[in-house]
Amino acid sequence: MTSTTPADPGPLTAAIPKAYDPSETEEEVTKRWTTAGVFAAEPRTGDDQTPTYSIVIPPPNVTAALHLGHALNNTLQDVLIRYHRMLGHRTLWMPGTDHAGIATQTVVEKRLLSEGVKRLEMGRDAFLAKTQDWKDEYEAVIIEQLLAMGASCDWERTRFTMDEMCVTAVRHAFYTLFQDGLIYRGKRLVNWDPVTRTALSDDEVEMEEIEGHMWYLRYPLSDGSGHVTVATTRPETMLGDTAVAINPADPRARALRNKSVLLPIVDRVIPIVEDDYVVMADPDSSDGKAKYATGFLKVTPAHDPNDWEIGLRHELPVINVMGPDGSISSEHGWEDTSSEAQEFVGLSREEARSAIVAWFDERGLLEEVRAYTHSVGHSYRSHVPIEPWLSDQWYVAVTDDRLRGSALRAQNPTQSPALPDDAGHRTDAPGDGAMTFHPDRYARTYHAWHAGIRDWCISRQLWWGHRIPVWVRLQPIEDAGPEIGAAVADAAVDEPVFIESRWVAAGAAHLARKVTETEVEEAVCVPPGSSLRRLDRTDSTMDEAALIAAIETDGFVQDPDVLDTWFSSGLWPLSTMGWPWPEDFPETVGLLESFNPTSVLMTAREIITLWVSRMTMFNRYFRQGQLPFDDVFIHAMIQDGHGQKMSKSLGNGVDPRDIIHTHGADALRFTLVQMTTDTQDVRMPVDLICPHTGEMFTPEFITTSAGHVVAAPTQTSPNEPTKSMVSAYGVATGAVTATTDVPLARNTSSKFDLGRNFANKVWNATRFALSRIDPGHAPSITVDPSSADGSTTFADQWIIARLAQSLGVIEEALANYQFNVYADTLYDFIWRDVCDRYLEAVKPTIDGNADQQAVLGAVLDAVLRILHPVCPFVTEALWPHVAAVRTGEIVGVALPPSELAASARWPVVEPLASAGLVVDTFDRADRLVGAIRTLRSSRNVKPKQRVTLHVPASVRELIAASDGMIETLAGVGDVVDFAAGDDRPPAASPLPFEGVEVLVSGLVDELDFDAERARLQKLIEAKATQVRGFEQRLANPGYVTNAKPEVVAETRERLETTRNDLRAAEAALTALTN
RNA sequence: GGACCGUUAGCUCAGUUGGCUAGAGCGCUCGCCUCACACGCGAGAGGUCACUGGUUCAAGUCCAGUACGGUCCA
Repeated sequence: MTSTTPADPGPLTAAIPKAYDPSETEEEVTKRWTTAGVFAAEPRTGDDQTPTYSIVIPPPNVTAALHLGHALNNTLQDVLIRYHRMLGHRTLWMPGTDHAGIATQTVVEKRLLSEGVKRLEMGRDAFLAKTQDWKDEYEAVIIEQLLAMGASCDWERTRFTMDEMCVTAVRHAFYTLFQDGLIYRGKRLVNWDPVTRTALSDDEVEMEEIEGHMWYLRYPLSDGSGHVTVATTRPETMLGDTAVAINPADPRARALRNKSVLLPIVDRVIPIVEDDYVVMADPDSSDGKAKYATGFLKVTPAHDPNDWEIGLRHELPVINVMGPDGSISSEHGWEDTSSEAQEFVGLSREEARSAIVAWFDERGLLEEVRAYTHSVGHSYRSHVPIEPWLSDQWYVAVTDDRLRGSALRAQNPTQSPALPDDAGHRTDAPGDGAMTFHPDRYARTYHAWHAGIRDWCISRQLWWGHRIPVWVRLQPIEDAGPEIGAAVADAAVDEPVFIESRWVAAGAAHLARKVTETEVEEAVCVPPGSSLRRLDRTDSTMDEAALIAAIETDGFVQDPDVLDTWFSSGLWPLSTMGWPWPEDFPETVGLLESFNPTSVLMTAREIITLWVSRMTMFNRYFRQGQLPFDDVFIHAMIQDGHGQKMSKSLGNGVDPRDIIHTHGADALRFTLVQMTTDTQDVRMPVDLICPHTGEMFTPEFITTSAGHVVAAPTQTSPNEPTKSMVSAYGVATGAVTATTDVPLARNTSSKFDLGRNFANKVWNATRFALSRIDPGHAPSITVDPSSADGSTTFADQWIIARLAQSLGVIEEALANYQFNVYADTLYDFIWRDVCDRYLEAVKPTIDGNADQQAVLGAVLDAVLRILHPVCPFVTEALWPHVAAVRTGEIVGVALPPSELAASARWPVVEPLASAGLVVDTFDRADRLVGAIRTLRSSRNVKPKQRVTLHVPASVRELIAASDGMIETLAGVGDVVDFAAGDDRPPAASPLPFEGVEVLVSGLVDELDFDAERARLQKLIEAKATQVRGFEQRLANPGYVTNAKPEVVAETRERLETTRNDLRAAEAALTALTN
């Protein structure tokens, strides 16, 4: 060891400011990554067996900027991606965005409407151009946000669900499913949104509690012998009634058998049918339905899903009395319109409701009206009540075993309930039983959803989306030609039949079905050109355009609808990797083989059904059973400070850029990771930043009529009462607009101080190291911490032992998605161990100790590496500085050099053989340090003042073993021997420690005997209570016989040491009193 | 109506198979501008683990129920 003068804080050190300023480093660090191209994924080639790791981003909707929920989602993905990249895996994080059909169309339409432009007036092409602009704008915002957060996606591969690659996948998937009989068109009741005029899938319908009414309407029997009373919440639908139903068990049923009623207004004679579905009247029932029921149910198959089922059972006619806008209409299947009924045609459903109730009331046919609270489906987009409406829609037969059964069989059998009888058995086939949920309770959510699944309505009456690749022709059977006629001759109405036509010879798929007994509808599905070229077809003269032109010439018209957004999202893990024809997009060659199945899908739980299920079905169907992902990790949902879901309409969503602005990206990330446990929800109280003064304040809250607690639209500056600002809630509701004088207040939250302070701590620990390591000092040194030659200090051995321990905990935590354990372990190791203990302990020795400088450099290097996945910016910024002061090698600690932290290898640390003893010794020493510090603090001893320790032999050994650490950390000057019988030094405070007495002198000039005695008395009482507790436990025979032997032994040991402590304290008190 | 989650310090949250004196961060109190960091250092106070009952030698932890809050599904 050569001695050196303290390192001169050279230019490098001087250049590092005292506090970490994220805004100055983040952009520059991002550039370093981009320039180096470290995020680019390289698929495996040849017989390369390097492990792979891949994630496809849940593509954010291009409707709006990302909020904290996205920040959480993407941070967790980035942690895993960066970690596996450091492990040396071939790593792909696929970025992209979702066109979000209905959601985007709605926001664009709203924006246009505010400018006075209507979608229908501007036309399809112009509207799509506007929507494309919107998409471009928000896609750019989203990518900017992800970059600002440090997401290490392979940006060169950024996809969009409507780009060329995804279009090909959608077209090919649709064609394949169509060809395989898994896509069909049918007249069904759909969830109709009369405002956006589109069908919605079941998942897009939100149930809301409505305080409405139950109307009791009298329907006269057609033989004039009386009437029946039906109860309904939707009187307007009575125009389409085609029966009245009664439960066969109802005592009145026999008398009414084979009778009919004359439907008022319409004068339609409709039968009384008997059906088990009907709830019998029971005024005393606790069940709302029975309580309000009359026992008679009006049956409207065209306007109620349950009535539809009843209609099927009793072969009732289906009469649709509404148009697509929800108004009463006689043009959509209602033919027996009486002149009386004509009065109601054209009314909106709300107007019709009042008018019909009034009509019944005027004629004495309204028996009663009662208040009634019930759930009503609402459109998740327009928020108006859904109208069950009969229309032609396209469906995917997800109830088919090839989809539903396959999705169920994918589940890891150890965490899902038994497969339903109709779902077959798991086999050795790829993917079966291989999909695992974390936390595992979500496996049941997934399972339960598939148990009750219905066919998936995929057509949407929108413009923004993937156009349905089907051309349709409807005509009388006799006009359709002999082949079609023959093909459908024996088929039932609505039963699809595949046709072998010239379109099929040219590569299309061709279906026909009778719509009625006399009309046939043909549908021709055209695959994308790239698939067409590869087909083995008998007529290969036509390319895609020619084929479509020919079909259209023959009178076919392309379906105007687009596909449900989730159809393209469901293909995301496939389409982004170039499926089905990667060779057409050369950059995607090899991706599927290397990276699908992806390693994990990270998402919030609300999307398990919508998305996870469909990706599983599609990926397995199109890739021979292969799963889209092995694991599904469901993370928490971030709520606001009042336990409310963050939503656009409440304006309580927080833009991650606001947090990055006040705290930095690393602080954002670290805090989010630190709060990720396996619970469902986390609360995030949010404050505002006054745009006038820059100070943080808690906004004034108001309660909305719906009971939500939100920031008042206008807020007053806390210290400038004349100035005001608007809240995001105010802007979201349109109550206020931000102006120059009254600007929008940005959000912040003191929750993120945790991460900001931590990043700053790392920054300063590094600054310390840079000022104390002399890089020219023995650069080729080799330090062996396991060597007993005294070349490494106790502190050095201990910190390496702790590094190894922490690494083990972190690796296990990340393997099990325990993100908070990862963050907490980092925090403890870096702050408590490295900074509070290690750095403090080495201060007196490091300047002259080249070995210690090498250890410190290595520890800092390792810290940057293990912290990098969660705090990539500060670690990358410090990386070159730490690399510059690395000297020598530490035996057993592998930290290979790297240009960038982002491409560095994860540390490998071999555990020291003596680690257990070293850590034990440290813990004992640390307890002694703590006891001395407490004593010092209670006497107000200045930090610089040294105290003298008088110790018995056992403590002398501990002090020697810990190599000066106790003296440094506790501010101890001299240590002198002291045995039980020795004369007591003057003004020395007794300190019972490990059952022996230690004396501390030099604290004060004069001892306050009363205070000393009181302190000891308190300690004695505490120890005595503990001793009694242990004694009682051991006196209990049940404990001694039943508890695990090691637990009992531990209790005995603890009793022993506590007794010794008690004795030592009592002896000290006696000595003090004499 | 069904399912799931939560209720632990003033606040936000940890607490793996039941077993040391129930932990952290913030806030609070006291003392420190101790030559990396006041976004800091040292010390401390603060909890009937929502409630009721049960299982057990032993319950924050397991079981049953209640209350309140939240989410998803119908």
